[in-house]
Amino acid sequence: MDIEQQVAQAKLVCEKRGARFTALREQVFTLLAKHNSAVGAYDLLSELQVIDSSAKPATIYRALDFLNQQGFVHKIESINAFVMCDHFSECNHPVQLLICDDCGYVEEIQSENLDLAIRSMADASGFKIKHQVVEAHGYCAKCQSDKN
Amino acid sequence: MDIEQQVAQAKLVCEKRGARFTALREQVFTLLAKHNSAVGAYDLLSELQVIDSSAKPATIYRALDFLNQQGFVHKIESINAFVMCDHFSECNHPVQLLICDDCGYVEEIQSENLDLAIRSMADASGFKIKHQVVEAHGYCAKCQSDKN
DNA sequence: TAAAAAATGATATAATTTATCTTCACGGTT
DNA sequence: AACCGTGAAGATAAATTATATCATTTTTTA
Ligand SMILES: [Zn+2]
Ligand SMILES: [Zn+2]
Ligand SMILES: [Zn+2]
Ligand SMILES: [Zn+2]
Repeated sequence: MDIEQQVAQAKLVCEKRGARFTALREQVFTLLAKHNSAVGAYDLLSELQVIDSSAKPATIYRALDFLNQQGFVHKIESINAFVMCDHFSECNHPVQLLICDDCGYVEEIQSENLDLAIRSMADASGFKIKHQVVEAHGYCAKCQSDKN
Repeated sequence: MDIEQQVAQAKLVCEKRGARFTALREQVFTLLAKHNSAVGAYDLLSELQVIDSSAKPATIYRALDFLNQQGFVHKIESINAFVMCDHFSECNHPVQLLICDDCGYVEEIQSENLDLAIRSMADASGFKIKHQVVEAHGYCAKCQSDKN
């Protein structure tokens, strides 16, 4: 899916939900979509300031907060960075990421077994899960072969 | 296991490894052991300053870094806090946590299935995992029953 | 159109973490 | 015991990440 399609899809989803996909939010969405890896809020801010020189930290954090709430982007807690969601039309899915510590590439996976394994452990303790953070760090296939 | 036993165990492990369980590190270890929940670095710093008024942020972060490297404590990435490991003698285990967003209680679980599920997904992508972050947020059994 | 709600702008500040350089303490060696 | 190298801790500063607050503008609703 190219960026224009992603934008169109996001607009559609927002319309359905009565959420406002404003120009600013679209700009941040697009900037993030141009990366295929994790990006820090301040890196994104620098990019945004090229378009909108008045942008401040709060500007980017507010936009990211909205995009995150809508499920369009995910925050990667272990590296304080953000990444586009692979499949944001399927709302509220558990977020499971493979993060390359060498090149920064992020792969979003979907393992029902993984989700079930967590939930079954939680059930056993009477714990009710609201949100999961699953972030595996290591090296992607490309970076491993590069080392040869 | 009470705190003194934990300290004794940590000393033993360090001795085996040739790592230095210094007075400062023991103090921070003990402070953390007194909590059964997640604690922020600055909260811990405040507690340390009662004993050692010259303690600074770097003091606590260095101690935590050491304790983390030794596997005695875990950093909770999603809330910037630290927690004692349940079973630090079994070194290098994958860290899997249930975190109560109400009372801050942290339960460390050990699910082989969970670990396998992540690894099998990684294998399928040729991704080599070095470190996992698994943090499930929600409400513990106690906090759920308190709401009745 | 008027009022209410939501988003953005502007400014400041808080919270978290790391860097750097110096000094000190410990272990092994001569 | 004196010397030396390494790692730990002290001191200071700064970088990075994130939020609070209040004014202004835009959008929605009535
Ligand atoms: Zn996703
Ligand atoms: Zn890579
Ligand atoms: Zn553990
Ligand atoms: Zn609780």
